[in-house]
Amino acid sequence: MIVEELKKAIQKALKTMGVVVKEVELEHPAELSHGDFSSNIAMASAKLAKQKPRDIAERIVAELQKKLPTGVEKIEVAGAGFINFHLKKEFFADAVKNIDADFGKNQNLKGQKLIIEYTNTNLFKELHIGHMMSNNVGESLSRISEFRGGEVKRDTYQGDVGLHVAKAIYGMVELSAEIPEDSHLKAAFLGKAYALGSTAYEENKEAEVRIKELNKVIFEKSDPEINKLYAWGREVSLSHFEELYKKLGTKFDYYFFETETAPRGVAVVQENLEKGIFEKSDGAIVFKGEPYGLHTRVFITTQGLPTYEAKELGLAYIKYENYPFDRAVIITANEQNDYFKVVLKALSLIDSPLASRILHLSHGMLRLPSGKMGSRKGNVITGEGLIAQVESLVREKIKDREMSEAEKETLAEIVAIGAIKYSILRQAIGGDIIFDFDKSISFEGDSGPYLQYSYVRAKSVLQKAKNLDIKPFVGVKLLQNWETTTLEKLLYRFPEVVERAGRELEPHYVITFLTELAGVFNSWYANGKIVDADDPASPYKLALTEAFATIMKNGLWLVGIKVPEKM
RNA sequence: GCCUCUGUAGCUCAAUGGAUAGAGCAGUGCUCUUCUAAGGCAUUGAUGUAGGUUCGAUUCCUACCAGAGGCACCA
Repeated sequence: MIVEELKKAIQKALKTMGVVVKEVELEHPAELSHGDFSSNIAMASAKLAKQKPRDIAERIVAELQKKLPTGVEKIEVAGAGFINFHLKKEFFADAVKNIDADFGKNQNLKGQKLIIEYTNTNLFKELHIGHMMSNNVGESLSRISEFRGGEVKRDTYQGDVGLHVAKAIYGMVELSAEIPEDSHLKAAFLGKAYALGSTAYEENKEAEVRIKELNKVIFEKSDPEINKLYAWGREVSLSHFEELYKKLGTKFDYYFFETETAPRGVAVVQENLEKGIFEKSDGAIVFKGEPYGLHTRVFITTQGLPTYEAKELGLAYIKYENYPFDRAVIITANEQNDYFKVVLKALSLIDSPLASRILHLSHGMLRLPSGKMGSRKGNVITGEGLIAQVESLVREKIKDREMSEAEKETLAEIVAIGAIKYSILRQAIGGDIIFDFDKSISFEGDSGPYLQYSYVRAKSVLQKAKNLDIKPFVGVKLLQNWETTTLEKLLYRFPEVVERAGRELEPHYVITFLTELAGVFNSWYANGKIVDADDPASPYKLALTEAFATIMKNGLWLVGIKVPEKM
């Protein structure tokens, strides 16, 4: 790697000046005109060397000039003492040659077993846009981890018992005359039943009592009629979610449910009650977090029921027994941050090795310009509704295109999902997303469709070349009058971006890079012809176009966005 | 009250402690006999406040101000 060579060369040059440094940093300057790589070593070692940064830089450069490292065109000193390396066009051409379908992959997670948990929904309730955030982040991190050579399993942990279920079943009983046969209407019916139960619970004392009873009945499976309704609703929920997962491009390897984790959680807590990790307090079993700077949380209620905390402990064990992971990542909204700190602290006292393998990662909350989303306020954006709404916008846009209806349907879905995922994954995952439909779902400028469109254009160029029988080719002769383009200066960096996104668990690095790359490509595209039988550089331009398309496809895959062939 | 997170352009977001703080949207003005105008080109505009650390701070530390989230039997 050229980076390592340059670092060594700098260290060697410093050594001739009597300065020994352990680490030399090399980065891409923000400004492309400042070169392809830059080192701040002169500033960093100024104190040690007792010289002015610029003087050190000059001397290092003089030393390096004696024999320019391979691939380097020129070296300059700039600013406060930056050493800037400009690379030769042959370096970029070589890099382009290596861009194939596997470009961006590495083996840094080879042998690592990872399990990533996301989209944790509650059965009998809607999958809303908060779950979509979790899904997009989790799916992207899964794919990035796969690109880094890890063995990745996806899991989702779903709430299949609890008050929300009782509310839905209360509603189902009330609306039992309306239970639909048509499978398309079932999910909507369930939503209606939940809304009814939820409202009744708050507004009607009798309903509240009844729902609490139902909750117990459901838990104990004591009423055959209720069991039937439960089984029906559970099935409807699961298959409805499955449809959405499919649309979103997720296929889970494991589905965990609270009905499984609850008994296990109780067992774990009971065992560790004797060891003094948990203690009784006001009839409940709690974990005292205060000695660790955390707060106390209830794990088993006064009624002897496990809370989410206890269930989470059970889940950790069940998960590990299903798949002995090196690293488990749990993705939730950041409102659960403190809660997870307590649970993981408790687990670390029970089973330190297991706890150390689990990482809680949180994404921000979705907020509407009008405030927080909530089912009580009736402003919940469901995943299904959002996708449908965006799809219809796309359909409107493409209605006059020369395509079959089936093609339009496929395209509408690809573009709609692309637009939504882009709007969620474009920013660092920790921050809240202010979601304004008209502004957030964009087809222009920095957007999913912008990236898809630039890919389609590239493919279109390649198709035209194919028709004219001009083939992409990288050859020294083609480069004689060639001036390195900005496009080339970015293409080869893709693997670094993937690695960084994986290491820092930040998919938005991929999006940011792709957006910059697409901008550069589009600008280059508009600047002159790529396919031109009279242009000797045309085969090289085609090679760049092909490389761009490959990277765009791979990069978009990493963030879960599909590429259309036409649009 | 305590704990955590976040304050960057009119709006939505970028910026591994580095160079002149980048984009997009919105506004304004150009640009389709060409390979898809969901595009390209040009242009206006910003680091909450006050200190500190550092050769260098949007980034690290302290205080304050503002917003969000959490703080015992919901998840």
